Amino acid sequence: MSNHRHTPYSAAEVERKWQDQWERRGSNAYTREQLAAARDPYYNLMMFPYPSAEGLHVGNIYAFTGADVHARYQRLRGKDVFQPIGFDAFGIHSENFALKVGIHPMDLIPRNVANFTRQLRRIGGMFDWNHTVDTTDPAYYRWTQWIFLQLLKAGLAVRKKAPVNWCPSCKTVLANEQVIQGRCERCDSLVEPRSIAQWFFKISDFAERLLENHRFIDWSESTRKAQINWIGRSEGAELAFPVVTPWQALEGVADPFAELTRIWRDSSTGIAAGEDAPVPQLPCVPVYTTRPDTVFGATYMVLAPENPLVDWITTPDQRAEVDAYRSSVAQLDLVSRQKIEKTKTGVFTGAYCLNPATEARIPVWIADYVLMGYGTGAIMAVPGHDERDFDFAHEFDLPIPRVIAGPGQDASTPLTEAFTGDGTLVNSGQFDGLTVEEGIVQIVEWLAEKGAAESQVNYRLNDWCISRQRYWGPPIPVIYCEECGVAPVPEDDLPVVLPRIEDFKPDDTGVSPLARVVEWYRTVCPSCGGEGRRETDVSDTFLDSSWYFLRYPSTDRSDVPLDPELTGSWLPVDCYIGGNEHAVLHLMYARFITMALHDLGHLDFEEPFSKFRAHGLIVRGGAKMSKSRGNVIVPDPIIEEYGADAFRLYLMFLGPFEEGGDYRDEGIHGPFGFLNRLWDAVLTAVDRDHEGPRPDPEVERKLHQTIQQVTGQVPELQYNTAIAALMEYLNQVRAGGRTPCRAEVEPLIPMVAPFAPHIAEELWSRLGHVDSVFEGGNWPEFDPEKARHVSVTMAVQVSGKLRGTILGPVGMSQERAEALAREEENVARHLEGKEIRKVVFVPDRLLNFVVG
RNA sequence: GCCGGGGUGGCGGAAUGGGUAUACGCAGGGGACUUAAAAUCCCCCGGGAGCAAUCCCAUGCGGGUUCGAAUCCCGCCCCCGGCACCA
Repeated sequence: MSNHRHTPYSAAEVERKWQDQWERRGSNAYTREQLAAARDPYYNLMMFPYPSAEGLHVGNIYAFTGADVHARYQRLRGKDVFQPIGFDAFGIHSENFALKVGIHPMDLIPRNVANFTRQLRRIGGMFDWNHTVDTTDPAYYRWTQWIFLQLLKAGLAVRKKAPVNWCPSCKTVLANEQVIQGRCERCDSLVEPRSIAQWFFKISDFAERLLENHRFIDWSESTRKAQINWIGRSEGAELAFPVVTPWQALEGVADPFAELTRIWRDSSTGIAAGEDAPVPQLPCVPVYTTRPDTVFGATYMVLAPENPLVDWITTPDQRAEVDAYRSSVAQLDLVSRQKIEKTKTGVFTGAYCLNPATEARIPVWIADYVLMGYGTGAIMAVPGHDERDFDFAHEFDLPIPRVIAGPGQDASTPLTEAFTGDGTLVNSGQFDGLTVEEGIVQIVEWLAEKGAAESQVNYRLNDWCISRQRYWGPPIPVIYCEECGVAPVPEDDLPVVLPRIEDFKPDDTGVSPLARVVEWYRTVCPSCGGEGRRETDVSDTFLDSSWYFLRYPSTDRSDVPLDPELTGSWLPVDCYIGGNEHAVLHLMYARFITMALHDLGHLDFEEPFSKFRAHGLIVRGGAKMSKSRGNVIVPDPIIEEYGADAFRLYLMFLGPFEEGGDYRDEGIHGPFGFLNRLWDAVLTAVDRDHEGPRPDPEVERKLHQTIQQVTGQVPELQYNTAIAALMEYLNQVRAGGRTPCRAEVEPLIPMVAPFAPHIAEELWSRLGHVDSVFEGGNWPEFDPEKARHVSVTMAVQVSGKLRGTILGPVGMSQERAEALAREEENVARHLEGKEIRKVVFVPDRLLNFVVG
């Protein structure tokens, strides 16, 4: 139907033109003054990419486009939108690739960054190129090191020797968050436990706030739940079990609990005991339990093999067996150790404790089903009411008494398996008959009076190990001195620059390649002036990315990490979009660092991201994209053929943005055709503009309904249905080959603009606008009057089955509707000879005759 | 095992304060234009029966509530993701 008076749509030409325009005008790149002067700031963020040698992949483009659509929409609504991007270029991933291809990362990264920058421009993202960060730039990591020093000063960064995860392939330690099912998240190798002195950030001190703040931040449910699982809060009590070893005389102690001394856990070193700690008069083993109500059923105890108490508690005749078991456990990797199906193993230590409730002497065992990293590294075993303890007791013929009776059970009902359900207490002295809930409260109170119990909350979350025995990261800014111990590098001496070395291959020694560079690590102690040695480990990449969004507005300032004025007006981030794979990694760390900087007075907010939305995953042929499957999408040829606009539109149309979708190569034909028809419709309207507007009330109604729907859905990231609505509208505008007028197509342009910004700019300018479509709040206004229907089609049912439809005016009365319905032949036929028992009338929707 | 999310045509997906299931698009079929092809445009497109009007069946499975259920309730099955010997 096109009259072909206008030029055909050439995506390549249009997109090149507008990318040049945006760049020349500096449309999206703010100066410091502009950022400071913003009246209605909106900080829109996406997770900055790791600049791989392969270039942007579809996952990146999908996420970035989804975020960019949001930014452009906010811009069209008149907000001042800040949307920066940067490069997360430090880390093992980059380093491994550099090692593989034999090019130094200092040479490789700039190339990759240049290529990414080119591709990011090509997809038409509204990025502020005046405010980028590169984590490998000393001007950036100077402040990463500064953050380390602030945490060190505040006691939130501590060096401790602790069991850590060693990846034998990456040859470095990893944080717990980087170990997935006992394997390295990078290379999938089985992780080995090692005990090395490392730097830790005390994120566990923030567990409660990291959990609680989820009440007020607006995050995707899936991400929120993943974080809550990871933090793993549990409520229970710590109970003290006095040690009564056979060789230790208890004579002369009238009441063992009167002089009870507890060994409290030291959160940095585990249990304080052995040579370093004074042995108390009547020492106790502390245990953590969520079921203090079952304490009368605790017939033995189990310590983790790594528990330092084991050294001290084991009797001479059991020592050989205990030592053998401990070393056999030390050999195991985490996966084999933590297999649930594994038969329970363990060894008796020869020692006994008193059950504080029954005062019975119970044996102390060690077994690898008890983990040192949780609670106190020791448990009271209640075989009757815990599956693991049941299995263990069964294996070693330990008594299994019942202390909880479920429905239909009593104190003597035999236990054939652990009973973990609800019930009442039995065989528990004065507490018999209480419910589990009452028992928990009353037993803790009773034991607390003896000094043997205290209510406690426990978290699964462990401290963040940030040391890496690798090369490609920011050196941890401390110096070791024989005299002064650990001396922080003075802030004025930052950055501690990573030296360029050619041999940066990691090895198995447990120290970083930097430890081979004597001229670099040998230095002067900043506090005494004596001989000093630099820390040769570098910090975790996730420290680099834990604060990049804080830096973006302040990149013009080299004298401070954060410009106070800009930080105050632009942060926290209004909307953050990214992948859920970072739920317990980056997103947890960024919250922690922000919280710590808040507490130290550097920020006036404690949550970095007011709103976070996790995008879905793009799959192809129902399967995750991977090189080995050969189903990876290469974006450049697609953009070449259909243009960035069509590609963006297609990606957003695939499925709900927060759920992802299945990519099919032919699918782009739909959105591409839509853009062509849009082009044709708008230019046709321009051509016949002199003929004047010709309002069509039906089209105008549809227009306002579309504005309403799209305005509701786009800010909620419901892109696929918003695009469908735009398509429907254009279909109606062009229905039957009619020629549209300007008023019908013009409002379509700003609505399409977030998805397809280049063609929108071009059509907007062809309509005679001088300014960019994104300047001046051009989003169309919805008029409810104009959207109002005048007539409706109502469904007519007979006994709930659809038998016809009737067309009538909006708000038609039941009488009128019934009359119309009875005229319908099919309806009349189904009513014939039947008695109407009831009529259900839903105004403007349906009429249902219920017949007998 | 626990915690999220999901299961609708050949495919991606619409529609959940219950009210015309399958919008929008892909793929497929038919037609127009063309010397031809591409592009474009028009029509058809869940399954079954029927010349047709129309009827029956269908939203993972089995029950229930209701005039009416993809949507609510009960009991299951399957897929994706998080946690998992966490006491």
